[in-house]
This record gives sequence, C-alpha cells and structure tokens, in this order.
Amino acid sequence: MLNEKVAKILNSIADYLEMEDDFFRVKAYRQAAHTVEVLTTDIETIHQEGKLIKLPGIGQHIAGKIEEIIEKGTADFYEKLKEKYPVNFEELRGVEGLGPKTIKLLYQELGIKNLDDLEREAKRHHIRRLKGMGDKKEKALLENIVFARKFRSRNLLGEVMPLAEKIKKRIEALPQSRKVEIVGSIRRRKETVGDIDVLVTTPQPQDIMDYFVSMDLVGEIIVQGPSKSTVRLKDGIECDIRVFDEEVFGAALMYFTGSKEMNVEMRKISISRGMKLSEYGLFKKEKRVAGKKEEDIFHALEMDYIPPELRENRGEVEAAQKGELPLLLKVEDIKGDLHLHSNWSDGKNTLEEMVLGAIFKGYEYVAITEHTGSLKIANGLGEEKLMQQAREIDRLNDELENITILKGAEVNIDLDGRLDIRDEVLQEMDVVVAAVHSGLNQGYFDLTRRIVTAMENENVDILAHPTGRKLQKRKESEVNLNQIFDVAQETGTLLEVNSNPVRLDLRDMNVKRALEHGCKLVVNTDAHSQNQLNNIQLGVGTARRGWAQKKDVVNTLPLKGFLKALKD
DNA sequence: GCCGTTTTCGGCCCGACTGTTTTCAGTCG
Repeated sequence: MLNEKVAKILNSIADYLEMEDDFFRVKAYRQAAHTVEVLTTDIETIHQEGKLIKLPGIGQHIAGKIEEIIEKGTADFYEKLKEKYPVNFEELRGVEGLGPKTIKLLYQELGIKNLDDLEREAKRHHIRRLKGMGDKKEKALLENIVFARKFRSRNLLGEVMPLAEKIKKRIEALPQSRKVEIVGSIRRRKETVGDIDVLVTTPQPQDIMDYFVSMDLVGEIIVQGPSKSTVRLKDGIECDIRVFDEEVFGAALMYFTGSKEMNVEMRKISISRGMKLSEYGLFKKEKRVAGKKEEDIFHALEMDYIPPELRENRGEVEAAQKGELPLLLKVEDIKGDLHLHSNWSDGKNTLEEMVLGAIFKGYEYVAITEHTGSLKIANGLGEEKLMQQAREIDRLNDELENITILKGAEVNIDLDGRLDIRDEVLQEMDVVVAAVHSGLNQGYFDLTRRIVTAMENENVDILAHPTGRKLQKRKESEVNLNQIFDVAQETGTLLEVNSNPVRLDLRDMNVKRALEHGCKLVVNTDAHSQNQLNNIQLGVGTARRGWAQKKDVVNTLPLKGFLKALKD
C-alpha cells in the first residue's frame, strides 16, 4: 500500500506551498492528500485502472504527481520544493506561534532550518530585528521551543480522556456553568489527540474564564480573552475553553468537534442552499434557522445526524444526505469481553477479581485468556496449568449465577505459524485467541503466512491485535491485510479490535476495510487489571470510527448466539 | 490546483486573539 506515502508527499507539498502565497493551491493539495488517506483501496490499483482523476479533489495535475510517486518513488515538483526550502517544516511547525509565513521569513533572513537554528538565533536576539517580529515574539518562541522538543507527538486518547473528564467535572461543579462538553478529537474518539477542547454555556463568562486559568492543573496561560482562553496544563497538554450562548451551543459543538474537513464540507452544503454555517449557527440571510442543538442543524440541511466518531469527511456527509449512515455499535451493546488476563499469567488482579469486574460491567459472559507456554516473559501457562485453570473456572461457574466464564487462552503464533498449545488441549477451550507477540519483523511474506496458518487452525476463534502496532512506539507490521481479511472471512476467524489505549488495533480505517471484506469483529479490552476493563469504550470508539454496526460485532450477541457463532 | 442543479471562469470557511501595527498580518482551531 503506497497510500500513506502518497498522502504524506502531497501533504508535504502543501506545507511548502503554504510558504508561498498560493493559499488555494495549498487547499487543493491538502484535499487530495486527504482523499488518498481515507481510501480503503490501493492507490496503485486505482492508478492501473486509470481512475485517479475520478477521485474527489484529484485532477490532471495532481494525478500526474501521484503517478510519478507510484512509478519512481517521488515527484519532481516535490524535490524542487525541498531544494528551495531545505527546512524541517514539520519540526518548526511544532512550535506554538510559528506558522508558514514566519518559517519562510526565518529561513530567508537568517537561514533557520530547524529547532536548533531557531534557538540559537533567538538567543542572539537576531529574530526581534526582523519585520513583524519583536522582543515578545522572540521570547515566546524561545519558550515554546522547549515544549516543541518535549511534546513532539500527539497524546494517547486513553491517557488524555481521564484528564479531560476531570476538567469537565470541575467546571460543571461551578454554580455559574450550565452546559459543559468536551469537543475536538476527543469527542471524535481519535486514537491520538492534540489538545483538550472544552465548551461551556454560562451567564457569567468572566467567572468561568477566571476559574479556568487558575486551576491547579494549569502550568501556564497562553491566551486569555473574554470568550476564549488557552492554557498549558502542568503535564504539557494544551487545554482550550470557549464560552457560548445556549442558543448557539449546538452550532459551537459541531464546529469545535470537527473534523475541520467535515466542517468545510458542511459549510459548502450550507452555501449551496443559500445559507451560512458558523460556530454561531446556521443562517439564512441574517436569520438564524438552527443553532441550539446539533441535530437541528443537520436536519435543517436535510441530512441525518452524524455521530462524532464518523465526522472525518470519509463519506459520512454523503451517507447522511442519503439516509444511509450505519447504525453504529454502542458500548451498551457489548455483552462480554473475550480477552482478559489475570495473575495466573501477567495480569495484576486475581481471576475472581477480573470476573467481578466483568459482572460489575453488566456482562453476560467473559473469557479468561491467559498467555501460553512459549511466552515466558508474560508468565505463559503450559498445558497442564491451562487445564488446572479450566477446572477452577468450572468451579466458579457453579458458584456464580450472574455471569458465564468461558475457558480460553491467548495462544502465541510461533515463527512457523504453529500454535504453542496442542490442538487436543485447545479443543477443550471455549474461546481461543491467537496472536503474534514476537518476530514481527521477520519479513513481509513470513508474517502474513504465519498469521494465515494460525487462522486456518479450526480451533482458533479470534485473531488478536492483528497488526501488532503500538502507538508512538511500533508501526503496524507489514502484513498483507487484504489477504488476512480474505482468509478471516473464509475461515470465519473473528478479528479483534483491541481496546488497549496503546494498541487500538485494528485501527479505524482497517476496521472499515475488514468490514468491506465481509469480516466479523470482536471488541475486547485485553485487560491486565480490573480497571482496564473500562477501556472497552476506547475499542468501541475505534470500531465506531470504522463504521462498525452492532451486527458486525459478535460479542454483542447473547451467550447462546455467541457460542453458536463461534462454532459456525 | 480543483470544480460546476446559477459557473469552463471565478470562486474556494471564518472568527478570536496576539503582537506589532498606526489599520493589519499571522496563527490557531
């Protein structure tokens, strides 16, 4: 799949063009990059069929550049831009307050190419002499370099969400506040988020602002105004708050939930209908026709309500207009968690505690799936121990009325695709989860073949964390996902959406691809402690972002139906 | 550079805030 590479180069071209004054050309390249990014088919296939220019936002020129990238790995235009502006644009953009125009100025006047150059020139007070710069700006840049170095990447949704909820609760507790909502990419359940965005309605904006910037969580105030403030929290994450009237809260919610790409789309639709959409409402002439609730705005534009997780301009707008949006999976639909560890292997809690946690979540069933023999590092269970645990589970099942514990194992897929537990033992298990834990970089075909071999074992029910990625640590392994999806569909192997905040694997777009291949899914937590059972909301969020419906996810079935689905 | 139920030319989303400005450009979301 060259899609990612093509999108990346198109985006880079847009970066460079931002330094020139051709704003609309930048837009065109961004749009094209986005189109490629959200494709669920290979860009090479589309190219071979000669259908590149049929894609939205891709015309003759950009199609030509994509062709170059496919055929020779890069495009001349891109190489020329790199020569013209030999700056580390991405790195410099990471500095708050540094945009394309300033980066260009800094390069042309002072030869600044990266953070080190910037720091040096700022310390020498060379920057304040430039046009449009001053001592305040120079000082701010110097301070912001520190953060650009420290927090180069985005933050994990699973780590930021609890913090966001905490801030929300505190503001909600103020007598002056009315409605409080977390918006932005957190509301869209994007796997990584840049900052925390909070919206509030209140009769006394000033009080809310004063409280917000003085919270003990705040490290530094970046912007403070009557309707908008930005702070940097002590742990480095930025947090924005904005105040709106109750009458326009829906419009503000929609606007600040984004994505930016969907907002642009929504505004275009409004304009085509002689209306104007902003964070202050949907207007016909000067009259506001909707704004209090998000639903009102969608309906006024004659489309269905789009759930936040879908708002990425990946076809959801069109689907909403046609009334063809999927009925997305909900957290409440999940009837059981099928991937749990206890202190029998590398979990923190006892078997009983994990089951108790599952009961507390209201599950009908739960599968205990410890690591197995060959995974020594995770205290993997041998066959004898596994059977011993099975007897323990039998005993617990006799005692418990509210839940059924399924016997399981997370078996390791060896280098040759074999499992580390014999079939005779696996046959005794209710749920067998198979996963690759080591040797992820043994080559493209090897890994794909290993996984396919494991899926073809009829005892295997679920392929866990299929790509093995770890956010901000390890890329998706280079497996042939199309082949894996095809085999999963043929063998009836369930593909896992793993809810661990670091994994979220399959990721959103791969969920969508898998569903297009006719695969069935399960959403599991892979919990290693009772507390981690709550991560299910992250997995469900990811599945929703991949357009998964209840009918696509097998652990939404009641126990009987689920067991039947496993056998089929 | 792309696009077309007013268009093949003339549009392309827009408001808040800051800093360096004597009326606005740049950045951010």
